[in-house]
Amino acid sequence: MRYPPGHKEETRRRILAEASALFRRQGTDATGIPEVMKAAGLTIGGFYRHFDSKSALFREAVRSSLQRTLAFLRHNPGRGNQWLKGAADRYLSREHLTNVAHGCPLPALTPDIARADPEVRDVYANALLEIVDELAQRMPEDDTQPPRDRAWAFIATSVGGLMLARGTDDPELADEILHACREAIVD
Amino acid sequence: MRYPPGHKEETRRRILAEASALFRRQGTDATGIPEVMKAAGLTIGGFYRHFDSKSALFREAVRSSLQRTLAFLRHNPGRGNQWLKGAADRYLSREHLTNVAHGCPLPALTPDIARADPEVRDVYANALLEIVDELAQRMPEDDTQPPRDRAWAFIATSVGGLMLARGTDDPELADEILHACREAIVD
DNA sequence: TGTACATCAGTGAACGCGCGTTCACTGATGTAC
DNA sequence: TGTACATCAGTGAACGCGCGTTCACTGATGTAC
Repeated sequence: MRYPPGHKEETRRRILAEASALFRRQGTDATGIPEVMKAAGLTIGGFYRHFDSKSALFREAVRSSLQRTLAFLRHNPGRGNQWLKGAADRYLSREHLTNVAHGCPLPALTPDIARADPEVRDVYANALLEIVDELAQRMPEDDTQPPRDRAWAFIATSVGGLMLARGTDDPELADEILHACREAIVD
Repeated sequence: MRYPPGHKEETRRRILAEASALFRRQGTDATGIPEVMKAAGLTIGGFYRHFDSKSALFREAVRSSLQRTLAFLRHNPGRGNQWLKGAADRYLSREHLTNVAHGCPLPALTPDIARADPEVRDVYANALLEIVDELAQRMPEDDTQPPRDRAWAFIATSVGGLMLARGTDDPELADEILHACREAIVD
């Protein structure tokens, strides 16, 4: 078979999107390459035309999903308290709570990243620095702490809160956690 | 072989301790029962004299390690700002950062818990409620938010901050994250 | 006091299974002549 | 215009491997008689 130009790139994009969603939903180890390829509408053997290894796939999945988180932060213009409230409301929302597969990779994959190759952790660290600097620029100015420190606390509370809320089956408990973290951020 | 009284309980305790450490360090899926039993100085076959399944082992590991976190919080007496500062300093310390295997399971295992059996998530939710109520009682009173809400934010910032810091290989970056979260908590 | 037996924590081989990876192959199309 | 060949994305069987779980067995000791 010959395929039209851009076909291979499109296939790669599809494998990456499906892998990224499955990794977030099921974890890295519980997600197999056969499953990823099936989700992308392909068979096992073709995988290695697109990625060197499962580890390389994970690295690219972390990279692309963290870039999406960054884009999500940049999506709304403005800065200061109003922007912060909007970002917290969207990040710590019921929609984001339930949509693990297409949400931010940090609450779903950070422990997997911490256990992964140095290459994966490098991708993570660089993207995290982009995120914190983006946030630091948007932070309200009326504070004693440096903006980047407040940005770190914002990320930690958001990521931690969403992750902890996802651990329970009780929607009221999850909402309580999300609400408390939203309030703490805008305070 | 016959063993002295209490021998079986001691063996079970050892299996659970090793499993709990390996789960936190490597993740649930990456930790096999043969490896756990070897770490406990035993062979594979004896495992099922002590636990019904790997899932049951994970449930007990989550239970016991969360009880240790609760004990850790109760260890220091007092309440209010001073207690809070002490708790934050110890939780968000370099020692806790590097000691994943014997640290709090929340930054290491919450995503695994979110993907596990309802029984595991139930153990998690109950222990988390014990923890948040313990914290709520210790919270400083001078605030507009309910103490339990502030306790949730404290947990989220602590767990999120420690987890995020563990993802990077750069000790300075990790320290920056831990420091920023400590400052945000005592503010 | 002696002996036959039950107990049961722990052993280690075996089971089926799915993993990550490799590899010979397919077959539609562009290119060389 | 026609034809032989190279290309290469994708196929699907096969590889060795380790998993979670099962099971027949071991063997030191307590108990029944």
